[in-house]
Amino acid sequence: MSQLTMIHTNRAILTFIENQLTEAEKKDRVFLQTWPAGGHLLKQGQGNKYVFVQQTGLSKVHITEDNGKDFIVQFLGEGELLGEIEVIQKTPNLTTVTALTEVTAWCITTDYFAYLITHNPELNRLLLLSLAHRLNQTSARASYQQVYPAEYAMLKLLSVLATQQTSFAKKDLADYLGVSVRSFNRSLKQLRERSIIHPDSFDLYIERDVFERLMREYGE
Amino acid sequence: MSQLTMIHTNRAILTFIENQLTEAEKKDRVFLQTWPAGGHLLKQGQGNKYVFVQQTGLSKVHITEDNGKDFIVQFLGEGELLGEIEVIQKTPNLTTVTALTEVTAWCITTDYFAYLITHNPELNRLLLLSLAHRLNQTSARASYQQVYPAEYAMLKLLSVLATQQTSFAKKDLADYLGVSVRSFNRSLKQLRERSIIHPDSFDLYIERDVFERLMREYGE
DNA sequence: AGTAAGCTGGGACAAATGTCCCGTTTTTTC
DNA sequence: GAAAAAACGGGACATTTGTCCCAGCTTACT
Repeated sequence: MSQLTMIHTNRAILTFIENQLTEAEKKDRVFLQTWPAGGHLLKQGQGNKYVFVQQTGLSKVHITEDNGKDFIVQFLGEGELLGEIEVIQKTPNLTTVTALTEVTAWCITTDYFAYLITHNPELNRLLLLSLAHRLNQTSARASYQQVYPAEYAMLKLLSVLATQQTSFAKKDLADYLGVSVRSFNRSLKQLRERSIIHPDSFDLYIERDVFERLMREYGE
Repeated sequence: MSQLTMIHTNRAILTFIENQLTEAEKKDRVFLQTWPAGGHLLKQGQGNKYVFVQQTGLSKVHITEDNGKDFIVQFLGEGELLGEIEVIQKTPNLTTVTALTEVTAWCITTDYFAYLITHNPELNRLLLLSLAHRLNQTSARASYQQVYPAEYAMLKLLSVLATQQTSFAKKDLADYLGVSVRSFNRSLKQLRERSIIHPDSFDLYIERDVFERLMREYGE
């Protein structure tokens, strides 16, 4: 299986936007914009005028269901593309994208983006790759979050978090796992009691080899 | 939100394969093959030599986790494409595809498919649409299956099933919802007791208006 | 500094879901 | 058409997860 990534990044697309387009091509069709933490790049149910390529910062892609609960589809980091699905399908946004830190992103008008993907083979290829990758990630995650108890998914998450410098709000991590914050805390406590994670370390952390062993236990 | 589809179909791609390619183009690169119910079109972890376009029959795309449990990513019907993600990404299969009824599918060598998507704008467009659509569906489903209790997801499933003539094995429906067969049965029983579904009808069935009302109740 | 707002951690209980199991029914196979 | 295999339905119980709630702690604002 391909590596699980919690924060999706895409250097190739960022490089393309920054280096493959001339100033003349960008004109007023491609420009930078900044959102403060908490700002919305896209809103569920609305149409959007731009496709974005995140340059810096961290954001979350989430769906708010009718009962008010949130599900986090993924976290986006450097270079990731957003809003392109709606352009391809010509549908309103399925998701909301909210900045978690200050976010700077390239904005590309939907018209120009639509033009680019049909006329620029390189971007077309990068887009196909990005979609394929995200489809795999989404399926793989949906699968193990359904199939394993929450604690297992949490361990996976923690092992990924350990490689991250960023700190997340508990609520966001819980939403990502599709459990309540209470359950999230409960699992954390149990992991602490079983000395699997370090209560004293700066933040949640799990040793690589401990993680591997536990995964094997679940799999047996 | 776009309409939930339980069985993915794609007439456009099937039409493309059947009508847009000449016999000379097909040669030994595009041909029909048939699998009996239970046969595997793709196997998780393996590489594949062909991309398939299902012509007739019903199949399931599923992931078997290390603990032996299955998660069904989607059901495929007429025209749906499979195996293309692996070709785009050049990775082994993430999923297994198993025929539920007898399945007939066009087989396209991976080389030729890779050629087509870079040289045929029409197929390229259909592919982008298909990927975008499935990404939306997968995200939307992962979201509500995590966010709502199983019974809600089940109602959604039943309302879709009602439009289907095909009959599914309980195990497959349970795997699709990510619950045990026992839980599935329990929920069914409760729905029957609450007279929401008809115990006597040929199969599971739910009235459209009853469904709408229940959805509203969950959302409140 | 001082109050309000919002995280955080966890107790107590309720509800949902899983596991194990067994008897019945349906389907397959020879 | 009988035997074997698979699917079905549900009881009893264990485990997991959610809901409600409250008290302590941090952060933001004035």
